Amino acid sequence: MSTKVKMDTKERIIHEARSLFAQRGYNGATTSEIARRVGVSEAALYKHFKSKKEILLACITPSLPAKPESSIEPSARDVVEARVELVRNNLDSFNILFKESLHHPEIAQMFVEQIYTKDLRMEQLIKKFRKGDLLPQQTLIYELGITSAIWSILNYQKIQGQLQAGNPGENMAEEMAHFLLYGIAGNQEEQ
Amino acid sequence: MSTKVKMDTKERIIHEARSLFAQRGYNGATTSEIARRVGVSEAALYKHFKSKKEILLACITPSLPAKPESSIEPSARDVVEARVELVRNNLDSFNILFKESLHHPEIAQMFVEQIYTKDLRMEQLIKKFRKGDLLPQQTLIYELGITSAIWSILNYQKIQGQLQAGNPGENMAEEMAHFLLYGIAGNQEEQ
DNA sequence: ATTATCTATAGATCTATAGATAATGC
DNA sequence: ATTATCTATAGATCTATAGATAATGC
Repeated sequence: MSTKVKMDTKERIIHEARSLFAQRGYNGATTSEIARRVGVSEAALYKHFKSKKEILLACITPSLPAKPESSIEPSARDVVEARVELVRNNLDSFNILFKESLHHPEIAQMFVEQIYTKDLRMEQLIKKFRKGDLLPQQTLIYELGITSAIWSILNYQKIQGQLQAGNPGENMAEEMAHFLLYGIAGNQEEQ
Repeated sequence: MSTKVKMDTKERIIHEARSLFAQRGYNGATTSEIARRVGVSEAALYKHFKSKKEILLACITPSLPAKPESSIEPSARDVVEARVELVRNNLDSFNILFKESLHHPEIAQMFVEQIYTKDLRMEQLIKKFRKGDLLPQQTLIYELGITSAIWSILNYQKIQGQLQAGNPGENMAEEMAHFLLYGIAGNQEEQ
């Protein structure tokens, strides 16, 4: 109850900037528009941050939940669903990571840090199924592939949802999880 | 032998713009820089295109090979490898598609057209493995997931290749194909 | 006294166009 | 004559800062 309800200006800047950078990209989002949305002058932005780029970097926070490595053997479905939820709940951050990594080396660095070796359960899972030892590089390829597939499908759903006001596909998560778990070749255990 | 060796100006504009939009994004690429790379004035750009946005749209060409639906049953590995080659050979176009879809509805439209129902062999393959009839929507999810996984891994390799001058991973394609075919759960036929 | 904010603006772009000049096809 | 291109520039931003004013903590 003693936590502050009202966000301070710096937090509000980061929040609005994250949303705007995700929506329009770094160069498409202007400091003027950020200031307008926060409800302060542009000059106020530059008292909290040295530059526009510094605002961008502040938008990527280490949002991955520090899940303790469970002693229970991780269920593949749970791991995939957790990653789906993670991307869904931080879609703005992931949009920035995917789109700006190619332009800003700092973002590329953060991207790798966000995706790699944070979810120990996924690493555990991948190791369990793939015979032989995986190189760290190979584990990263898996995590990257899974995360980007989830990311682009969620974005697609979002756009579709805006165009046609249908249900945004509750069972899409199910379908996606199946694909990521068993691939194109499908679930062999059903055969 | 009678084909023109020299590209005309319009083609050269599209070529340089595609590369620059892929590298810097739509707003990060300037008409001034495009003109400089082509070796003409900015005014010349606007004789060939009405606006900067029209140049962007011209950069996305229907690059998918119109592979005839083979009578032979498609091999899963071949289909995946064909998609890897497609994305690799048109990485600039795919960068634009993935990054600008969220900002420009026209690009979003092209994105879906590029990915969906072009490779009939992939559709055939997916249908074969997944029991029951797939909704068109579901097929799209698969194609989207596969393509985006390939896209982001290829980009990651490219960035890594620039940083550390190692080999860009010949066997990564192998690894990727395995993941997309059999998912995290791995190749059951080996067990 | 110090911190947070505002007004006003410099200086650097960026897109797009008007009007002039060079190159080309008949 | 027509097509392709250039020079020069209008007009609209965009980032960032200088200096003034309001709010806050002691």
